[in-house]
Amino acid sequence: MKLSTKGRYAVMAMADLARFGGKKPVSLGEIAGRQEISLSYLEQLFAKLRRAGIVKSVRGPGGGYHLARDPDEIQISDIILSVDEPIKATRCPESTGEGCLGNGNRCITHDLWDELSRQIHLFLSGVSLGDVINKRVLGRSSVYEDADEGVQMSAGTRPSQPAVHQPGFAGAVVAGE
Amino acid sequence: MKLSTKGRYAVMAMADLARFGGKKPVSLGEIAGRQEISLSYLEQLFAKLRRAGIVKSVRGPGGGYHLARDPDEIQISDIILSVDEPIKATRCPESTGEGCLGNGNRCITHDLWDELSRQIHLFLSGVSLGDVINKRVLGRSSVYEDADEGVQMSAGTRPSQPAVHQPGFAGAVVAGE
DNA sequence: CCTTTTCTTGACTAAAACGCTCGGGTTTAT
DNA sequence: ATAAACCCGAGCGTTTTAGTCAAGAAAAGG
Repeated sequence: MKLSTKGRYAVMAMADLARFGGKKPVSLGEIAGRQEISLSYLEQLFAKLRRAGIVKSVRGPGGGYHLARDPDEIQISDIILSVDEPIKATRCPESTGEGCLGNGNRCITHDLWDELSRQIHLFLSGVSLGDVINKRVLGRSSVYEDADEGVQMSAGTRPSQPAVHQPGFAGAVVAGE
Repeated sequence: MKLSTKGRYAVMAMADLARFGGKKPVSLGEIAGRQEISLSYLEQLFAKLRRAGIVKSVRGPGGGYHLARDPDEIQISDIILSVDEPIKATRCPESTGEGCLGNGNRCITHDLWDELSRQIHLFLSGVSLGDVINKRVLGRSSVYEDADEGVQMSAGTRPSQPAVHQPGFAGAVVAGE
C-alpha cells in the first residue's frame, strides 16, 4: 500500500463527505471549495472511489456523491487502496518467493519491510471514517509515552534506548515490497 | 520520515556491515558485491551515514567502514533518517500551527497523519540492527491475530469489523506531514 | 425541447523525485 | 610510487506526481 498526497486528498474529501453528507448528495464542487482541492483532480479521485464501491453517484442537477456505507464501516485503508495503486515491487520478485538477490538468498531485511507494511495497513484498517470525523484519533497529545508498548514487535529484545522522537518530521513512506 | 528504496538499501548495507564486520573494516566493494548495490550509490549512502555518525570510516588500502556503535544500539529509524531527508511538508504549513486550509481551520485528517507518522517512527525505532541480523523481526508468521491490539489507537472506539487483511500488498507510504 | 448542472472519461503535461552513473579528487598502507 | 579505498559533487534518464484540459453523457427544471 502506498500513501501519498493523493491518498490524503481522498481521505480529506471522504471525511468532508461524511461530515456534510445527509439525505442530499454532496457535489464535488462543494467539497473542492471546502477542502481546497482542484475540482478536476477530485473528479479523478472519486471516479476511483466509485469504482471501488465506497461512494455512490447521483447525476444531474442537485446530484453529487453519497457514502455507500456507514462511516464506521469505511476504513481509511479502503480509501487509500482505492486511489493509490498497489505499486510495483521494486526489487524482491514476489512476497512468497525465495530469492531477493540474484544468488538466491532472501535479503536480510525482507521480514522487516514485510512487518512494517503490515503494521501500517493494520493501523489504517483500524481507523474508520467515523473515527476521523468524530475526532476519535488521538492527536499530538499525551498518552504517548506509554503507547510505546503498543507497537513493539512480539519477538524483540530491545536493550536499546526507548525511542527518542525527533518531533519535526514530515511524513513516512514505504515503497516497494 | 520517508521510506524509499534508498532507505531500504541503506538498511541492507548496514545489516551487511553488522554481519560481516569485525575487527577489520568492511569495504564498500564487498558490500556492493554481496548486496548487489552499485558501488557509487553506496558511497553516497555511506557519506550520509557517516555524517550522521552511525558509521566510521577508515581510509586507504585495507580501509572501509565500521559501525560506530553496537548493532543493538542502532535503530532502523536512525539509518533511514540519515539517508532520506525529512521531505517538504506538502500542505499543512507546520506541525504545531493552526490552519491547514486557507480559511484557518485545521484539516480534519491532520491528526490521523500525525498519528500514523508517529506509529511508523515508533515501529522503526523499536527495531535495532541487532534485531534484524538476529532475525528477531517476526516474519510473515503467526502471532499476528493477537498483535492486533498492538496498533490500535488509545482513544478509538471501533464498532467496525476487525481489520481484514488483504494479503497481496506491496509497500506503504506516507508522504508529507 | 433546451439549458444547466453535475458526473464521466481520457489524454496530456510540467515539475519534481528517484535511482544511479561518472569523473575526478584525497588519504594512506605497502 | 602505486594502488586501494574513501570522498564528493555534477549530471542524467526515467518514473511518478499532481494536476489541467477538453469533450461528453445523464438528468432535472423550465
